[in-house]
Amino acid sequence: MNKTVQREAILSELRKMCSHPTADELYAVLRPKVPQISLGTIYRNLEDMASRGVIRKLELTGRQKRFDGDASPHYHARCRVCDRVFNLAAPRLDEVDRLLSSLLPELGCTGVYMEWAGVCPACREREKQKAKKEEKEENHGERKNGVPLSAVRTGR
Amino acid sequence: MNKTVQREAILSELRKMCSHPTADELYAVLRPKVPQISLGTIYRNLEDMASRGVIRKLELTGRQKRFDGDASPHYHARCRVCDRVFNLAAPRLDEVDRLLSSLLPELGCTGVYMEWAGVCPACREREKQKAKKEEKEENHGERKNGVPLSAVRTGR
DNA sequence: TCCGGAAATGCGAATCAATACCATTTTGCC
DNA sequence: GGCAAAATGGTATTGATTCGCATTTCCGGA
Repeated sequence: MNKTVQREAILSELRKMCSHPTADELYAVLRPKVPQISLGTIYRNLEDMASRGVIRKLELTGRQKRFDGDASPHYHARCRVCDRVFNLAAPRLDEVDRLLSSLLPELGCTGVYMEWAGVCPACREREKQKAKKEEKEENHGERKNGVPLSAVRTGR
Repeated sequence: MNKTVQREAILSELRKMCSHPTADELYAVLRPKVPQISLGTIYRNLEDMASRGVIRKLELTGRQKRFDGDASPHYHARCRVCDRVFNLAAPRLDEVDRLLSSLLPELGCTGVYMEWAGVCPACREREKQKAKKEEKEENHGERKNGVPLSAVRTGR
């Protein structure tokens, strides 16, 4: 794999971004810096680097593929408010790892793609502020808690 | 929602199929039976019915959306040999349900999309036959077992 | 049974993401 | 510097899905 300015720029830019960008989002960011870079080159390099494990290609819901400069294993979630993709981190996710990897062999499986559906930190904060304000105005708020079991296998 | 021959045909055909067809696969199957049905109608109805929970839209890896006449919660896997989508069923999957639904609230999530990667029953059988034959011919076979933990969070 | 408006259809055009093609650079190496 | 292999830019093409709209079908009420 030869060294090229384009590839280096793509990789370093992707590593800087934590937004799991699509190819065209990267294109927009890169164009000012590497003026005549082409979208095709970006697709080609992202695909190449992903297949070599340098970066990670995310096959998530939605039409566009997204890429992650961090190739190490971690979970992704999609914000149901702003639709952005963000990393999930929590101690108890290790339990999921353990359960799944113990289960895989007996299912004859070698891996699982997962995409969580939730609310990203930014939107959560915003919701919290709004809730607080509303609670002050009117003085009654219902608490909903617990997730129906059916949400798990359907993803909703 | 009015009753139309097209919609009824789409639903009944989808319910008969266990292949989790794409819109154009359904189109191919339906055309002989409902001659002038159009692809657009199929897309429209699948989308409508999915949004009403009559059927299920599967957002899996790969470019095409697939649909499932069985809207009840269950897991899907993709065969890494023939690439077909098949249902996963195993008692211990309940453990996954339980763990995930207990975990969702504290992650601020409401659901998870999952796609398992494995080998479908048909291909597994085929592989078994082949392995048996080879073992007869040469008399040495290595056994590989166990899945690296890293497979879980990356889906590979 | 007939009618009118709402709902749904068929078909072609448009969109959007991703790939393929290919002539022209760039790169690594002697 | 010079050459073959690798990579690029730009354009054309594909593939899946959606849109627009004129026409047809459906259904509840007169």
